[in-house]
Amino acid sequence: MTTTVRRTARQRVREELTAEIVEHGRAQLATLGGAGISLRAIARELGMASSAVFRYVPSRDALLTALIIDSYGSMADAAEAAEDAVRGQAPGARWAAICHAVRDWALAHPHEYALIFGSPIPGYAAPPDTIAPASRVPMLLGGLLTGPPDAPTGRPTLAPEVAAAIAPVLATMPEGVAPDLAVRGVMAWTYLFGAVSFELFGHRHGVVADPEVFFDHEVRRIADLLGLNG
Amino acid sequence: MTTTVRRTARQRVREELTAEIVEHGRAQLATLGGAGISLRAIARELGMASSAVFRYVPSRDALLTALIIDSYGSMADAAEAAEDAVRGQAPGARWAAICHAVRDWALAHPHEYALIFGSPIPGYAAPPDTIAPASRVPMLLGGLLTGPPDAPTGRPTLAPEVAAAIAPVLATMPEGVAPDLAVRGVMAWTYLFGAVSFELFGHRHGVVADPEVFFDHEVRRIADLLGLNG
DNA sequence: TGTACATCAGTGAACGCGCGTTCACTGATGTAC
DNA sequence: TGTACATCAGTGAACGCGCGTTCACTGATGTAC
Repeated sequence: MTTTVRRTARQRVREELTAEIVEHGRAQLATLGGAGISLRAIARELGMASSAVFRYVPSRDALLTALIIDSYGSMADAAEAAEDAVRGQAPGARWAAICHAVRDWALAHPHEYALIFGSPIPGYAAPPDTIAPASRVPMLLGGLLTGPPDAPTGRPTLAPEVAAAIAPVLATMPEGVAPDLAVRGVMAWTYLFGAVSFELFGHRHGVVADPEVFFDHEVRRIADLLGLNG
Repeated sequence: MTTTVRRTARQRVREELTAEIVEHGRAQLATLGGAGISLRAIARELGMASSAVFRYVPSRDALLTALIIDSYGSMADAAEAAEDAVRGQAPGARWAAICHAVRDWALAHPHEYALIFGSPIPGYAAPPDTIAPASRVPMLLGGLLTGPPDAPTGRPTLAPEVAAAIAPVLATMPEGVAPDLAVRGVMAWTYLFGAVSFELFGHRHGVVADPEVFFDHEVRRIADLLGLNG
């Protein structure tokens, strides 16, 4: 007992410093972007030798992984909170709330967004730890998929090879979810990601005058089209 | 006359070397990604002093700009060639051809794609020269928009603030194009970009088993939903 | 055609900067008896 | 409670590497008369 407490005393300092290192990494990410994250700079800011950082973080890539997981979590927190606020409302309203939450989060955290949804970092391979946090927003969207098995799109039956193509995501959903529902979920998620990335990465300059108004219109329209309104 | 020929003789060598520098930059982009492009490395490969490169290229950013313009052009060439091959067919078929061409090009040139559609490069601002080449594929898509002014989406009339929001892109289109048509065009382009980026940036691992089959399904379905089939 | 001069290509050294990671070592903290 | 030992934090120097850009200078090519 006593030994455990003493051990955790030391360990607590260790955890605090580790958290401080990640915190400074996050600040660098926010101001300079992913490429600007430097272990030496963090050491400087913490007033320690550059080599000391390696007592807490095994490598730069490990720090990147921590920040990626953090970013996914931060975005998912925002999305879940937004959906909580409109719980009980129609799926279409919840969908719009989630979309706006994701967009708002992305605008407030552009470099974090770019880190998780932008170009892959050369030489960096995301470890499996990132999968769970990355799935939270898609899962949230999946929760909206309670409509009829076939949407009123003029394509009532799904070709078997398409059903086979989406088998992986269908396997992560509750038993009995119609394949077409899964397709529409993936398409909704794809559209949301496309719209936010387009705006954030500058491809809507000279295209759209009021990004927020247009975003609201497009996501609602996509919900209509994909039959996400129940 | 004679003097002009002599001048162009020297200038020709200059143009050849400049092209060679850009060519090596393109090769670095293809293998290492945008961050891996190094003027010093190019100089080494060409067997010249690192300072000599600056006789041909004013700065690293200028080389990046050249490569960005090149990449847009290369993608647009592929898309236009694919549309040429199905000229005369229904808009839906031409849309699918363009989509597959863009995806195929992106898969064959992942770093070029990431350079133009991925995370913005910190500290780099794309000059106006990139606008025209960047517009070619959207323009090509715009050519498909010959459907009825209001699509059968249950939202026949466009809210005035939405119409105002898309005024910029509408201004680039022929006089008399219905605002709703422009909205659907932007949405189609957004979806295409979202689907290709999602696959390329690794967000469809564990989601879709056969990306090509799913891609074909989703783009055709989007065309149906957005009324791109005339 | 020949000569004087201007233009340009290319060099090599230098400036100033940064990075991740390793390793032998010191000194403090925690542990076991 | 005190002592011997083990564990860990942190240091400082070093390795090996890279980059963009400037600048004074040499030598070749082109130009004008």
